[in-house]
Amino acid sequence: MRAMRHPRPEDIELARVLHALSDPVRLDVVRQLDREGEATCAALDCGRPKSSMSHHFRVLRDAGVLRTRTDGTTHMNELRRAELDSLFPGLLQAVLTAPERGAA
Amino acid sequence: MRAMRHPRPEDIELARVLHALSDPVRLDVVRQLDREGEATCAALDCGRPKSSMSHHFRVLRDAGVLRTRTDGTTHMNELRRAELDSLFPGLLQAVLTAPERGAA
DNA sequence: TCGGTAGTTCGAAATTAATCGAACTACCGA
DNA sequence: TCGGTAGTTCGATTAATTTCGAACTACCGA
Repeated sequence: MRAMRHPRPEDIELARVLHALSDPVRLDVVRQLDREGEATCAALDCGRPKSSMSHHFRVLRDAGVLRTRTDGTTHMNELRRAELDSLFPGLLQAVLTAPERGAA
Repeated sequence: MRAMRHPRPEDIELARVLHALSDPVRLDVVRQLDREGEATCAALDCGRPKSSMSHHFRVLRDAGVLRTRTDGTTHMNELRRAELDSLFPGLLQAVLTAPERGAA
């Protein structure tokens, strides 16, 4: 497992973050991380194969949405809440609070 | 000019909205609309040809981010602020407040 | 040291999206 | 009715994304 890129706060771009959050699978991952604090990749599979999930984690990681920490043989993921809140106040909150689709 | 689809509030999806906002050109359009209230398509061209802008407006419209009103020969665009605020509280605010990229 | 487990990377196919010129449609005003 | 203006639609091209199996790497424990 190679070095994981985690962008520095000053390199986190709004458009990139929004793009990372614009996928249902990834949105689901982010919601779960919000509820559970942190989780391994395996715990968050959405019925998809590992390689697909790995891709989605990478998109989220590259965008700066989450941080992945290697812990032995597992990878622990957690939201970069503090950084995101500081860079884009209210954004994460709004996304996490929002329903998936407009209420009827 | 054919009928323009404007999704009903209950059909507006978070992921779709986020995707619509995840493009720099469209983000710029949204910011301008925020500042200026409403504007024609031509007034918001970002140096792109009309057909490109028309595409971006459609993405924003289809996602439910803005409403396009035909006014004679021009099209007036405005954010669907009330609906968005009601469906996804704080989201638009956060996106509009945020810097394009994290402050250094 | 030999599995086994966790997750990444590679490769390839299929889908979706962005871009832009050119042709088109609608409407206003002279 | 004849431009002209505003913007959409079409078509084609290119680029980016998603998806997933298969192979790979790293590390732990027996």
